[in-house]
Amino acid sequence: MSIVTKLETFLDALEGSQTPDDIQSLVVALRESYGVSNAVYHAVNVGPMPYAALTYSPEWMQYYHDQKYVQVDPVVKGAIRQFHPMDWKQLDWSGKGSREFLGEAIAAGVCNQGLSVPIRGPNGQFALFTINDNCNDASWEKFSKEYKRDMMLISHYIHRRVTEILIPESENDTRALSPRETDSLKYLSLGFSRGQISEKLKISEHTLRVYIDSARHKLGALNTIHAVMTAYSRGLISF
Amino acid sequence: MSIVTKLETFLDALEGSQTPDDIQSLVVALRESYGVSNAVYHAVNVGPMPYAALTYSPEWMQYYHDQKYVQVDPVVKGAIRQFHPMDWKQLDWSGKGSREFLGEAIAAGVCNQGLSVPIRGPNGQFALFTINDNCNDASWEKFSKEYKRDMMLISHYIHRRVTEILIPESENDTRALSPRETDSLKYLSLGFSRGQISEKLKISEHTLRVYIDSARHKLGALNTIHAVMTAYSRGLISF
DNA sequence: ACGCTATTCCCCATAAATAGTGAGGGCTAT
DNA sequence: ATAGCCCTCACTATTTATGGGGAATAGCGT
Repeated sequence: MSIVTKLETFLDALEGSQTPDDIQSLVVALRESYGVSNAVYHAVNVGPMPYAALTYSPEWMQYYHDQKYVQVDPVVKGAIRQFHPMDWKQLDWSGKGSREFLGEAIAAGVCNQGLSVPIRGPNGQFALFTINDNCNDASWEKFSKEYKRDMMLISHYIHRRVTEILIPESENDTRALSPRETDSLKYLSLGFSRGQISEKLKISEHTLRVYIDSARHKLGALNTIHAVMTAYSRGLISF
Repeated sequence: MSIVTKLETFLDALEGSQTPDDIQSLVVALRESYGVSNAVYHAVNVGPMPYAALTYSPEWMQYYHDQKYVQVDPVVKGAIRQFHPMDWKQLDWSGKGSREFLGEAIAAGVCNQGLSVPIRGPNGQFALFTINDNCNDASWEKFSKEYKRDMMLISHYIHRRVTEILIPESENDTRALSPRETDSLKYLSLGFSRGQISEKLKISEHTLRVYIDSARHKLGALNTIHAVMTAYSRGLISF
């Protein structure tokens, strides 16, 4: 069972990794063990600083960053509204920006076939794991079908390790909001006005204001929008 | 390889499911094939109406819903800030509400050991997949270690199927925002005032307002807070 | 070439948010 | 039982945001 062996070997190695450089080495090793041209873990929205572990050239990585291509890249734009691993053939490559990006990406060594796994974590974390190769559609389909589940597990475990390494523990010390504060922010996030919310909660608008204010202070938020966003990304309210 | 067989059998059956009732039957079948007391898929924040496929008693499900226990349940509160599958032993069961809930849950047939897999999708989707059994810590640890990856894949595929069945296609017709609109909402989400943002973007405050307004209209949002939340949960802005 | 969208600017009136300072009763945990 | 948070309501004043208009230039896609 070579599938299981490859996966097990990788996940075991991942457990032993301690630094971002270790992750980088593992991604390189992964490319080789699965026989693809590129493997990329890209932390799109994880913690304050950007992070990626990849086998693309450092020049392309730097250029991608400098050009703010994360806002253009059809892979990112597509994956962010996707739940399941996504084949690059599903993507929309039309539009001037996308076509220019594609040209530059191919020139930089990015291949024609790709499979990208969206990864979502708490606090609005979003990352992508991509494998990328040059081959025809039939071969890619076969490869993709055989290893998709491996890739789903691998992407999950890489993200887990990366966040363990990158995100300090102190990020998690979140004093919870009171039920009324939670309710207030939840209705605000749904677009209701204070008048509507105070009716729903059957309290005066003054009281509602007290909740919103205290929630804002507890969350260390600068204003109501910030408070709602903070509460949402900390999982204190749902949408 | 019984593990692979079980998993394959389940995922194949899942592909053939067409209705919420089919999913329910599959969850019951899953409980039996893995030999646990309960299996639960719980769509906490997926689409407008609540949904669950589970082997707990209908009475407990109804009571849980009526009591709004989703706001109390330590499993939900814990999983929502967790990325990796979470053993119930990691949870904080202190606090009056949690202890009362625990008592009622056990009386309703919920077992002492549990493993819950958090599932996150686009547009702020959040769901939970839980397996639950009565046994000692050592047995559970063994079981958990053996089948955790199966459960991760199963939870992903159940959620995928549920959303395919429950969420209509029309939810996905999202016109993208322009770069300036994106910038405006991003800075709003970070807590800046319109004065600060117009300085940063080097445009007049009037112009900024045009962007915020047009973003609001494009997103079908009721006000600015709603627009920012919608943009965020659709992945149009990062945080 | 035409239409659509992006970008930029402006006025006015009303609604909402922010920052103070207050008070009283209830529940929980140590 | 005592401290701390939770829930509820009230007043005032200032700053900011919202919603309704309108208008011009420039670029991109069909």
